[in-house]
Amino acid sequence: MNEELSLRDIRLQKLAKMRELGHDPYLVERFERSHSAKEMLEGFEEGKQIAFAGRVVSFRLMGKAGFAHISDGEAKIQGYFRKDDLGELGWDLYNLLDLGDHVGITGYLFVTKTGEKSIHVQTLTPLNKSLQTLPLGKEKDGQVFYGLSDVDMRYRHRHLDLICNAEARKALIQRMKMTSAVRRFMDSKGYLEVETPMLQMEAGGAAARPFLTHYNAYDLDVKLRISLELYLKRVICGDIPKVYEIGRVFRNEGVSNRHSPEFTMFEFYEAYSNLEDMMALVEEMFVHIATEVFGTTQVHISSDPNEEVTEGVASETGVVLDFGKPWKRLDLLTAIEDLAGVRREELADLDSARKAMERVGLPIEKENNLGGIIEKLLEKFVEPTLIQPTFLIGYPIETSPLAKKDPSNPKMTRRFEGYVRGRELCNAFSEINDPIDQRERFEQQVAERAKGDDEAHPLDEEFLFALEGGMPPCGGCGIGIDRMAMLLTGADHIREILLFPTMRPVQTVQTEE
RNA sequence: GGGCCUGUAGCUCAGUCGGUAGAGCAGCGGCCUUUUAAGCCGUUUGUCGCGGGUUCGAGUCCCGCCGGGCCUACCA
Repeated sequence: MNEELSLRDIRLQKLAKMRELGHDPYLVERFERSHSAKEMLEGFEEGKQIAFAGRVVSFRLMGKAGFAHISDGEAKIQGYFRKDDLGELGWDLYNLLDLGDHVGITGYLFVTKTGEKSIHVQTLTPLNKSLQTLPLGKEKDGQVFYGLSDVDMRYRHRHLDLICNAEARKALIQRMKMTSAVRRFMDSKGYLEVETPMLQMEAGGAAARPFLTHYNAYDLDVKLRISLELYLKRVICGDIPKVYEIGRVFRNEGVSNRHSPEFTMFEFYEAYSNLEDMMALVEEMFVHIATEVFGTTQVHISSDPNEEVTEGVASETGVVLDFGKPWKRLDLLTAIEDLAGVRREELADLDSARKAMERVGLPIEKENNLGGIIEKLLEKFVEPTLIQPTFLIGYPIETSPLAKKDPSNPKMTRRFEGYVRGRELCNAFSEINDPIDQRERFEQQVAERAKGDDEAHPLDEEFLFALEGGMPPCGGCGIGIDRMAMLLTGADHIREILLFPTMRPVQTVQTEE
């Protein structure tokens, strides 16, 4: 044959030959399937007549017969193709197939001599021609050979990853299921899902640098939102008592294995309730998510991605997270006393707090407020110990500018964070509804900003105006969906649970100009 | 942002002391009507990330740039 042809050209030629035979795979619009691969394998009935469609992912040709595995994405099943059964045309089409093509087949179920549940194919309909050589691996006893392992390519061309890597596919699908499980749970609790602006004059509700963009119609510089909080509370001020939003927020900060510049926040607010109600709701929500996505409240997370995971059963390299029990509740300052060996009296003023920090071996140069020191101690000594679901309660006022003061200790707030596997999972509090208090907190933040903290909260007059109109007492909670997905899938990189993670563009040498 | 590592065929990778690039899979041509990492025979494929430099000669050594990974710093 022509040796100058590229792999793509060869496939185009096969396409042309299919058309000469009277079958144009691109003209086919639909194919009625009776079963998925999983359904056939699980409810296997020898001799049953079926119709199935999927992608050809492996081939073994043997003269006038052959085997091919066909995957519908979820699972794959082997087809047995014989010239005698397919006829001249069918057999010719079979010989024009490439790995990666989609086909529709009809036939009946049988078991091969070597014991594999298979389809004895009677008709073959090519449904597509793949023009590229897909990096499909070979497989034996669950071990995959060759295949796609270049992480750069996996992230930039995610469709290839979804086709070729079952583990990657599984984690991404679990993430999608988590989001929809959250929605179902919130809807069932009578919450309304709302949508609030992404383009904002002042991006508030969190401590982060925003992205900037421009609004042409109003000739206005605007920012992309960094949280959902302030708008959602304005909805609470409007007497819609239970609201949530799941949506993308944007923070113009560093990229790392746990940080993506755009990520998905989930926040919910409920009038007439406080942080204890939020804890109860979070506990119940995780029972729901774990049950829907993993089928159990005992979720097994393994640090070894190749390990065969059985939910609810522990292993050497994994941990079983038990969402079935109430979460542990710890007072933040008590936890620091116990684990860092720093007494709460030492954290009463800045000087003694800095000394204590130095004593336990932490750098103190940048610390100029008590809240920052407390959070450093927490991060270093407490967080790593919080493996099973735990609520840490009582956060310092300096780092909690939207949380109600604790009446028993005005330096602390009515705020908690949930931790699992040593990582923060949610952040919640009884929301400030005193507009005077809130204004003072914002002003402290503005002062911080003046001192050079460019991530301090801006003052939001519209929000304060709404608070002055009157907000009922209210509990609120935020959960980073990406972090939650990482936690529950065992992903060690945030890109593993984002379909299309932000990547630096590859510079092309030659562009058409 | 800082430190360390890395980029070779469609995919997974090897390439020694600097001597002009290789294997397996995929592909192509044969044989084979229950194979399964099918097998057997034959065979094709490269901007060695990009650009400079040293050298008679660079995938290999040096410099710069681009992409990626890990650790670290900020955060969710």
